[in-house]
Amino acid sequence: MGRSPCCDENGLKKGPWTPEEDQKLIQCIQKHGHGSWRALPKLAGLNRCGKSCRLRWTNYLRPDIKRGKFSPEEEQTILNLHSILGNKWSAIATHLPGRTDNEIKNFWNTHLKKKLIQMGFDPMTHQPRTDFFSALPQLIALANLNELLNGRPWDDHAARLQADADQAAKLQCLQYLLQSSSTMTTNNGSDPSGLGATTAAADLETMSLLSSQMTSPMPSSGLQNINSHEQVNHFSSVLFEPPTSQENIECYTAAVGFSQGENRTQYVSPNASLPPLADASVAHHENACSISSSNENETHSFWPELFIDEQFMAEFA
DNA sequence: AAGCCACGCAACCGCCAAGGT
DNA sequence: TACCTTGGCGGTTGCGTGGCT
Repeated sequence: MGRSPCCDENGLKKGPWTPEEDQKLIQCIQKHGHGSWRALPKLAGLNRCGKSCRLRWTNYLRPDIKRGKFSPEEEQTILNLHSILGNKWSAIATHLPGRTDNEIKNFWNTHLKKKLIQMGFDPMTHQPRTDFFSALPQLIALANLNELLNGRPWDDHAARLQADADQAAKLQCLQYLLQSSSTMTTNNGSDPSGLGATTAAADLETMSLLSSQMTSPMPSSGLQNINSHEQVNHFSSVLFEPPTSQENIECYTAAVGFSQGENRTQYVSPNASLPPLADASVAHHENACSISSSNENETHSFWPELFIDEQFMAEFA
């Protein structure tokens, strides 16, 4: 494991440590402590540099190191702290007794980072990753332009973008629900191994995490059993209250329509100038879907194949 | 059985900050 | 003030291993 052994220009050994070297290091530190890492190798009779000794001790040999898999609680702690501290592994490690910064860093890079990406979150910002978010700078620029044209205060737009962020988290949440529901439906009756139960448990953790990204998290009591499209529908209605007033709709640059039985999410992007949506319905075509709606004045609106893309940008502008 | 590949993780590298001279 | 030493940190590397074909 680790890098291949080699010697640097000083003739000091590198690469994996042998049990004999470990023993020498442990005995030396137990006897003398590690006042000076530079002096320690000579004292211990090791042909290693002090830095290598320090690393081996702090990351592997220290007696208070906890080894083994990270618990769900530790995982949640890492996620929470990383969202606040970023890649400050040593700072994160101080909140996880027995875990080293190196171990946490490895766990992040091999597990948590991928998990967040799979869930559609940016692992650095912990915010939902969508085309909408990659276009956020442009949106801000557009909002600024709009402010200049309309004389609206910036705070309004900032609040709106904040609402969008929350809404996008909800979209991610629903998407995950759709995927989970689809998977579990497939597993129903054909999963004697009980794998479905494991999946459900993991989903609950994931949903809790997703919910924590929202300014108004979904009720935790709803996270007990998610096993049918009916329940997905229920959650979609919980997450996406229909806009009911002009004031409300201005906070909704994205609403969602969900068609039962289709593992697909559609996005409607009501322009702020449009009246509230009423009775939005989804129609499926051969290679696309469309969304239609009537407003209070019975004006029919129609969005063919709408996702958050250039078309959304155009509407936003 | 053999080859390939992806993953996990120990360990190295380079940079930086703090402290000493 | 400038330079040097040392320890610490985050990023990266690459070997060992297990699963898959």
